[in-house]
Amino acid sequence: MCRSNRLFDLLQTLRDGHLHTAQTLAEATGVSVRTLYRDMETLVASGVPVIGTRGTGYRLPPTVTLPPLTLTPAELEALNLGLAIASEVADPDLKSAALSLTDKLDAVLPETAVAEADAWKFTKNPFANTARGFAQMPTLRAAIKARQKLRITYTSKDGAVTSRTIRPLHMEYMSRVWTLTAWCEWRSAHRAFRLDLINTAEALPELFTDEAGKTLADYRP
Amino acid sequence: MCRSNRLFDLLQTLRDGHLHTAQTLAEATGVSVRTLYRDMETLVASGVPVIGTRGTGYRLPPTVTLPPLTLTPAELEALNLGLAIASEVADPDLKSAALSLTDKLDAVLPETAVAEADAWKFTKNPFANTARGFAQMPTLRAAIKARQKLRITYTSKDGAVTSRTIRPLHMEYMSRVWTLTAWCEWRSAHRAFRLDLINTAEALPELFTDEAGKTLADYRP
DNA sequence: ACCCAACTGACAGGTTTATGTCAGTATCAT
DNA sequence: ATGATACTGACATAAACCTGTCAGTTGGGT
Repeated sequence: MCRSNRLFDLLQTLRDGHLHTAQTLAEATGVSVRTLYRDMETLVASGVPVIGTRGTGYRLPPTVTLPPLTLTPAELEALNLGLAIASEVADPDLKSAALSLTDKLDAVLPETAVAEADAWKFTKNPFANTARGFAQMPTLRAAIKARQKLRITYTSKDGAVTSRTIRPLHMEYMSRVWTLTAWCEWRSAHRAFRLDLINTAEALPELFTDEAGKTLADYRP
Repeated sequence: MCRSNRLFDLLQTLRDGHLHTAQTLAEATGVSVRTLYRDMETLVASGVPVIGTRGTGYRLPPTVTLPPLTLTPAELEALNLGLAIASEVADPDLKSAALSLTDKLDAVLPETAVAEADAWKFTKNPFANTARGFAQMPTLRAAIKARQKLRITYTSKDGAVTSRTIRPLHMEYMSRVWTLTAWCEWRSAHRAFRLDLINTAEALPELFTDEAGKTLADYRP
């Protein structure tokens, strides 16, 4: 399995929020412990907020990852104004959140040169072909909303191309990769599909409803 | 020069907004024309909005680009609150900017299939409602943490206002709407409450513990 | 004090990736 | 129509990267 797929798998595993030791993760991904430490280094360098504690293991705190956004200057202004107001709010938790977010934006905004330079750090790591698969996004999003089944062709990890009918449930930008969570009717199980590995996606006329065991809430990664 | 540095240089060159031919850029970066085309492919795949026109050259339109950001749930809260307020308070220009930015965020944040047409109906004026729901957030969040029962008054879909005691379990942003999942002691069932429809929320001195059938894990929407 | 597990550095060999060359197609402006 | 220039594919070679092994250090929890 190539490295980027392994990193993706690591993220999927860590997403449960539980504790994982390097030993465990290394065995799960079929790789030496040394390499796993290097992978963790790569994840951290890519901005994934994974936390390693000596003597305990790795844990991934719950976070939301925003993809790169392009803003107009006016939108930027609105953003800053809104955060400025939010940081005046009485609630200390919310206030400090607003302040830390303002810091993050400040760190990212004023000097675009720096931001771009950082952006390339992880492009050097071949982790994300984030933009591939964008073409399918409107189709997928519409199908999720309309609760419409999809027929997709997908390149799996071993390189095999498969065709399957799925019930799209949830689409998310998860740590540098767009992911579609769905119920796969072929495998009769939940699956997380990487958008950049979806070759074609066709909305079927067939609709679906929530069935016990097949909803998003039933998904346990 | 390594590839990532070269890509960075290309961006710096393109930043002037002028027209550049592949030939020129290739010479400037000391690389073959074929490789330059590959570099452009990489840039586009990384989300850079560079535009190539056959017969003319490459041009980069001026935009402000945010790199991928990792937000904590609290920061996401602050962001939404800030924009909700900004879109109510500010002048028309800023207001429409705040609205369009909110749209962009909506397009990008995790979406769940649970979003019904109902959720869209009320979004005629979504931001006032969003901001309204935020007022309760500190109370709700604190109650979830402290495992403290709540007494809320709630406007249900048919417009009826009810008052009930609930065990708050989980709060999350579900496709434009903040939702509080709880065990409702009045209905003796799990319920998902929209924050913007909670009129009042009062923490009761009474605590609760996990009971079979009443935990978050037992919830099946 | 002890164990556990996260970390770090070095190095050799294997694998992947990047690059240039060549040949050809597509599309815009004039 | 023509010229200019963006694009695409194939393929061999060179460069960069990834990996396992080994040997060691650091810090947290008990």
